[in-house]
Amino acid sequence: MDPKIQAKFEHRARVLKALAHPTRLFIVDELSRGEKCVCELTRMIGADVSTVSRHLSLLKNAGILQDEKRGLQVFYNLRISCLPGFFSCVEDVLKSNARAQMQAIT
Amino acid sequence: MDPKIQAKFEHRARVLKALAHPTRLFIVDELSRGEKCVCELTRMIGADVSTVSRHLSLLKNAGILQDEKRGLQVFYNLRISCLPGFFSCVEDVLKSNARAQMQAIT
DNA sequence: CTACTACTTGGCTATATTGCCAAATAGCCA
DNA sequence: TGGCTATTTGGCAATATAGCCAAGTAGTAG
Repeated sequence: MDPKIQAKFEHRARVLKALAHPTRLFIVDELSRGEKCVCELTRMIGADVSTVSRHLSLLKNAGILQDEKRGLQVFYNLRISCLPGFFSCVEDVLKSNARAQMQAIT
Repeated sequence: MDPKIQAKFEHRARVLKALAHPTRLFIVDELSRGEKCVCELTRMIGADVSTVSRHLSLLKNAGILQDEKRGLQVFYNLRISCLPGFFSCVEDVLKSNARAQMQAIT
């Protein structure tokens, strides 16, 4: 494969990989309704703080989130606003899968 | 986290995970221009046939591709048509990242 | 039937990801 | 200063992913 083309898909994959985890999708969904601190996200998710912190920095490194320290807390928010449309395509896949399953059963 | 909400994000993550690989993104991109057989995709990608076959069945299991056997060959094609809009959001992230990098340098 | 091509699957190793605990860092307040 | 809270990072074990080779399956053609 042409190295330039290859690089293009590697960049895309990096972003998708960052999103491809249930906890991280939950975070993105929550932040689409406004910024939240690590502590609040941790309470909602119910995992160890360190785990949540790692998910957050992963999303930040992918360019999906921004952070801002205010006092003791760090607030995260989305850097991009196109997520809703983005996920509607994912939902299309899921709906289509559900339909196919239905057909397989009946 | 509420198990129902959890399940929703797990389903989404499964689809994104299937897409989150450079080779698989290349495949999806190629198939957006029409069906192709395994042999042709293998030639384009330049990896072992078995590797390409595994990527294809992974995408198929995620509900993204369909396959159809005709004679000796198996032709794959997209089951969904919203991919272009889907990736425009990913590109937004990449563009935004590039801009941020620029600023950091200058 | 045999030989051949196209593809998939089993089995393996190398590497990456995830999650936790423990320890370190940073900012606030008495 | 010391103690407290919020967050990040080091280190480790468990699990998942990716790639290759080799072997198996399926369809075609002689």
